[in-house]
Amino acid sequence: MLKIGEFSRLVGVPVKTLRYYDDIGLFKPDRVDPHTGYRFYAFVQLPRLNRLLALKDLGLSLNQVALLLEETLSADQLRGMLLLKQIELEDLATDIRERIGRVEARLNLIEMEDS
Amino acid sequence: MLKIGEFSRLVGVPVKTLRYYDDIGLFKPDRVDPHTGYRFYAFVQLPRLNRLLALKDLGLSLNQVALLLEETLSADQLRGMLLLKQIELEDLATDIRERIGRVEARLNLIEMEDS
DNA sequence: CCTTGACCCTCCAGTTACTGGAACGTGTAT
DNA sequence: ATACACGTTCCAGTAACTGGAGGGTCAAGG
Repeated sequence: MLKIGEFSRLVGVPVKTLRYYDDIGLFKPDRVDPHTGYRFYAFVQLPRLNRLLALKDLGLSLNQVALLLEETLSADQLRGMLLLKQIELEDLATDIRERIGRVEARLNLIEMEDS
Repeated sequence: MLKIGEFSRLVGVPVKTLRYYDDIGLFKPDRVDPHTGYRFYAFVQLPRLNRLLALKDLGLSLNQVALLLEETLSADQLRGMLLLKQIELEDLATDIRERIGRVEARLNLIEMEDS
C-alpha cells in the first residue's frame, strides 16, 4: 500500500494528475482512509495503469481511454490500434510539411509587400 | 471596408476567431461603427494578418505572436525562425518514434501479465 | 507534550485558443 | 410589415491538467 506520493514516484505520474484521474473516475486508488482522506494505491493496480498509459500514449483522449479500459483488449488488438495510430502520425507529418509550405507561401507574400 | 463575415471569407479565418483576436487585442478591425458596434476591416490590414498567420503557423502561441508582431521582422528573419521550427519538428518526430517504442514496451509488459 | 517538516487533503482559479449558444440589434429586399 | 441574413455582447464549455490557498496528518526530535 503506497501513499499517493510514493505511487507517483513509482509510476512517474504527477500527484496532481493521479488525483485528477481519481476525480474523473478514470483511475481510483485501491483504498481511501475514511478518516484522513488519504489515497492508497496497491501494486495490483499497476497493470491497469500500464494499460491506461499505453492507450494514452497512442494519442487517445482520456474519454476514449476510459471506454477502452473497460474492454478486455488483447495485446494484438492494441498492436492493431498502434498500427492505425502510426498511419495517423504519418498523416500528421504530411500536415507538417504542408504547414511549412504555407509558411513559405506567406513569406513570399510578405516579401512582395516589403518591396 | 468589409464587414466581419466578408473579411472572414476573404482570409479564411472564422468570424468567432476574428472577434476573439479583437477581444485579446491581437488583431483589431480598422474601424468600429460607434452606433451598431459592427467591425469593419480594411485591405491594408492584410499584411499584418498574413504576418500573424505565418507566425502562428510556425507553431507559436498567440502571446508569442503578439510580441513578435510588434517587431519589424524581415522575411529573412522569419525564414530563420522557420528553420528553427523545422528542427523542432524533427525533434517531435523523434519523440513520436520514442513514444511508439514506449507503447511497444508497455504492450510487452501487458503480454507478460496476461500469461 | 510540543514543534517542525514533509506529506496529505479539498476546493477554486487559471491555462490555450477557441467554439456554441442565448438573446438581441441591424440592414436589405420584398 | 416582415422575413432573413448578418451583426452584436456575454456566458459557458472544451482537454487535461497545474498552481495556490488554507488546512489536516504523521513521524521524529527536543
